[in-house]
Amino acid sequence: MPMPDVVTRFAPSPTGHLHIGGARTALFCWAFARKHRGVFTLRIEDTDQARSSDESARGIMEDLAWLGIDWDQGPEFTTSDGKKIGGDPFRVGPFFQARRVKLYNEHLMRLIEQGKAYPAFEKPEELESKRKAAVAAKQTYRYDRAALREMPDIKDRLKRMESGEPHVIRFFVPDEPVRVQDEVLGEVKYAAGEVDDFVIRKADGFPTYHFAVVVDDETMGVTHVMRAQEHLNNTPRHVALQKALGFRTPVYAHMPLICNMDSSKMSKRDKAKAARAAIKQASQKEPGVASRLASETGLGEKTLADFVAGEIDTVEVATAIGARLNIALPEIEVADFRENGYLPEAINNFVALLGWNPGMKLPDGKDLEKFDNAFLCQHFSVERIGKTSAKFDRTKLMSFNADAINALPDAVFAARWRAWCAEFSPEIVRRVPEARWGILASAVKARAKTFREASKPCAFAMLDDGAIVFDQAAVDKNLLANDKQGLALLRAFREAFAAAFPESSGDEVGAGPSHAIIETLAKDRGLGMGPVAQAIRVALAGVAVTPPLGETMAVLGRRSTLARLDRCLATHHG
RNA sequence: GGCCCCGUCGUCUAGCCCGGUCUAGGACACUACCCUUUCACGGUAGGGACAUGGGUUCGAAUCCCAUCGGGGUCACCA
Repeated sequence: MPMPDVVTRFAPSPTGHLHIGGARTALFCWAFARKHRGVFTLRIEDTDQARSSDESARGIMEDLAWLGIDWDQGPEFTTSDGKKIGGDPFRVGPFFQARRVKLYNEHLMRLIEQGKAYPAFEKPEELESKRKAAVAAKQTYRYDRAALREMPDIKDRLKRMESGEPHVIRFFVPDEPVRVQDEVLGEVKYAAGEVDDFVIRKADGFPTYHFAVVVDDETMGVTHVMRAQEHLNNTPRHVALQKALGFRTPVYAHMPLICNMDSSKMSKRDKAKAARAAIKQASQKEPGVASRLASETGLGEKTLADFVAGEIDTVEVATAIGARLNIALPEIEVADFRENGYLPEAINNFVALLGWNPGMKLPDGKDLEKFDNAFLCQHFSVERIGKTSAKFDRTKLMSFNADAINALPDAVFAARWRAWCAEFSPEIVRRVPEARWGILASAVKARAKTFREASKPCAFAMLDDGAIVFDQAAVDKNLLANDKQGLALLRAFREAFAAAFPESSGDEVGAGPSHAIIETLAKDRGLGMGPVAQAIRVALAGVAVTPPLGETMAVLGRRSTLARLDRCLATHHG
């Protein structure tokens, strides 16, 4: 099978969950490939042995699949509904860089033989101190080619290298300007001497990112590289390497960054920042909070001290601390959004709009901004990628999510919400029988911005009848005010309800009929719905906010409804 | 600090390439009112931007220059 004209790739390093910015990159690469009937590649950049893990790689694939992004070549993966993704139809694998070391070394030896790369033997500490000195002197640090000066004869260096002495391989960067042609930014020029002799193979024998990327993009047939703008300054390195190796240069398109509302780059470190800030705040009230956390999280004093000092900022540590301190860390990774009840279609749509737009109008003249992945595959174009970085406005995402939820047919919402709850809020699934779930779901759908928020007003359904806690303010206002008007209404309602649903009728209660009882009662008394409904709400849920009452009673059923009414009446001796 | 990128409502953006149709359009958020049994949804209306200064031109958000501002990047991480 011949390689198509368009091959794109998404190449994450497996050091954690998929970042939301990575999701956008993947989405664009995928959509571009689909639009041009090309091939979308997933490649795992696991050359950092210390930080990479198979779990992360699997997690990223799960996140991608959840978003509906499938890859034509890459690691094999089976989705939760049994669809197989990935494989190696063009025989260019494997797709884990750690398994391609032999290939890298072949190309690397070629460079060394041609004098375009050379071993260097400085210790990391030596380089580090030179770097620090340069920074202190307010000068730009560039590798000074000391290795070449000290041992001019390549044969000597190769002998030393073969003797097993620890070394890195550096690329001998030609002394010439580099032009990068970028489809988003236009031509970007780098003067000769801007790029120094960077390392292309580490002391552990693994290639660095720059080298692996260049070799892989060539050997995997990648034609279009779309990535975030933070990589722009890497591109001259890659172009220089391609030239030295005799490779083609793919088409580049660097897309704008996704930033926080304070315009810093949105990064996993933000979680650590938030956790650190929380510790600082907590320590004002509780001086020993750090050591308490150290033992409670099981992280230990040392790790926690390093974390507070900013020496480490891993997501795992931040998450453990956040959980202990009971604070919400910012949503950064796709998994965070999933956990908080966002729909993949809303995330895709929103994230696609960060830096791209279809440039189309609706018949009523408004801009078209709601679309799905199929639309994106049909209309995505690099030309319409913007240049300016975008701030990630969670409020707007939330609005998109609410719209996406509302667009779901009731039955679909019910099923998807239940699936979400089963994973992240199992108590409610345990409490509300399947037969009544549809009623709850339809009652809650219109007011839910996320799956998680949909569950909030359902607290009433997760408590035993005797466990309802009456909010005092709600009781005062809706039951006791006006000479206990609410209690009187409640008593009347209790009688009417019991009469309408005698014991012999079973436990099922219709939402419509229940609602009708309230209506009749209000009418008979010459009252609006308010006083009656609010009193009942407080009796059934303890608070003044619940889904519509007919549905609420239908979910509770006859027995629970009566039990709660009676308990409320007794507690406040109506 | 060097290098690189960017600069339209608070935010995402349309318009910019191909100056006039822009008294700059949409969306989210905000404010007010309407609807309403709570919370929401929904409806209507409103405030809100071309960073600044110079050019070019009959005419500039659109072209040019400068200034200012913001961001990214400077690893044996990717």
